Amino acid sequence: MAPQARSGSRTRIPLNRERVLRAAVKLADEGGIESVTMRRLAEELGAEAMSLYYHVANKDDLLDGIADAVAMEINRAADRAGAPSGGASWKAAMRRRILAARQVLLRHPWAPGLFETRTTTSPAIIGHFDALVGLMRDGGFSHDLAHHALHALGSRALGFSQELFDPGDGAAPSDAAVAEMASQFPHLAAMLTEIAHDDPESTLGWCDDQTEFEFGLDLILDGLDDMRRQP
Amino acid sequence: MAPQARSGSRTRIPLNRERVLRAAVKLADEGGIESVTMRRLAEELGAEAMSLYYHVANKDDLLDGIADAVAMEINRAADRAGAPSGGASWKAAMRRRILAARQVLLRHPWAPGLFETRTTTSPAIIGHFDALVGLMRDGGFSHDLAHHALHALGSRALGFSQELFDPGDGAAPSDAAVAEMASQFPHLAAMLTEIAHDDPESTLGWCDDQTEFEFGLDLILDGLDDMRRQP
DNA sequence: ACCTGAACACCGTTCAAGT
DNA sequence: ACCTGAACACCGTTCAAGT
Repeated sequence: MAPQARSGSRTRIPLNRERVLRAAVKLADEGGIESVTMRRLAEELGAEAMSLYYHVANKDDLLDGIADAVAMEINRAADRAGAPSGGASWKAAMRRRILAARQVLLRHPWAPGLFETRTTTSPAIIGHFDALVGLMRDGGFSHDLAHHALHALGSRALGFSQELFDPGDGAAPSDAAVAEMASQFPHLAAMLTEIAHDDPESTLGWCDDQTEFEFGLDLILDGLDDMRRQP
Repeated sequence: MAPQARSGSRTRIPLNRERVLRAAVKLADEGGIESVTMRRLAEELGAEAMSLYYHVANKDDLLDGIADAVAMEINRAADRAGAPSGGASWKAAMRRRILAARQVLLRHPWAPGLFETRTTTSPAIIGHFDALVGLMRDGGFSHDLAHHALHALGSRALGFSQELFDPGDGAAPSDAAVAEMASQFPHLAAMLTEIAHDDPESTLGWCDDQTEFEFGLDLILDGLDDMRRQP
């Protein structure tokens, strides 16, 4: 007899690590990582907070598990995007891989912040970096240059934008706001007026995150390409 | 009569925002940002947690205050380092300014993480970015290129390393560890063996953070320099 | 094997009350 | 004007106890 034999009764789906982690990711997607508390997560699963400790050592282990789940999602997406490279095509392959990783992060905007608090790096992330080194080696990189490249890319290799200050945050500034700004920050004010003037259409969110990410990424990849050819 | 007239008594230094923020920074320096709680901060100041609310609206305001204090420290250090630029020297001036900012962060390793949680950017940080745009303009940058440059630098403009995964974490790996790693991460393992072999002296912390930061920074600055000259 | 209730130590914060 | 005690809602976590 299967465990849910009692016919009419509302059969409880038993918890397991998989279900717990999945629910935690869902909770984070909906309300940010700070909304993931043991008590709220348990409620989401129709259980008590203390039940979670049977499937997860503690909250830190839970967060490690979430981070790992996203890491695997990143790695899978990047692997799907990664075509065989070789020679000059190393750059295109690397670009695709990194932009694919970025797509995953856009679905989990809380993930970068979580990754930074984890002390151990997920194997899936290490696998991602291993693949990047492989692409660079195919492209003729020395191990030394590949090593510098990983450091130079930093978390950008995972698709992180890591911009603390958005020089064009949200809506294009009103003329009045720019005028007030000009006294304290003349150069930024001048920059904003000119850029806003050149592109008057985009009154909202006129800094395209994707464009800026690709600009920075290409700047680094192009620089590395030069170094690769004249070691 | 001054308030501390009562001669023999242990005169209490009154709290104020300045003192509260300074104590909070000290607490963070000693035990990380998570050790800054209202109760512990009050204890450090010889007061009760509730007293803090007279000088700080709430914890978020406290954290904003700490972030602002570090931001001003960064800005001051960067201003001190910033010599007049002009022409080709824009790069050296920018480099000095950013490396000076980095020195401050090394004293407050919790600051990058804190900055990322703040919703509003400190005026001191905006001032720092304004100065960077000024340097680039002196070097002949268009406003458009300067704008892209700010995005490309991202938090690196403040000296952040933002590396989630250190490809040579801590001690140089033992031969046994590399061998075990090789099956799952062949490219990284090969890279590690070669680099460790080339530099057998540095058995501990053989990735020099400062060197790697400067490598990445120069990669970006050099790329921007090319763009500046052929717009 | 899996789940829970009661309890503990620790948070941020409010509010009425003290000097 | 500045500080505090008591209290509340919320954490993570332990431990003995239930099925």
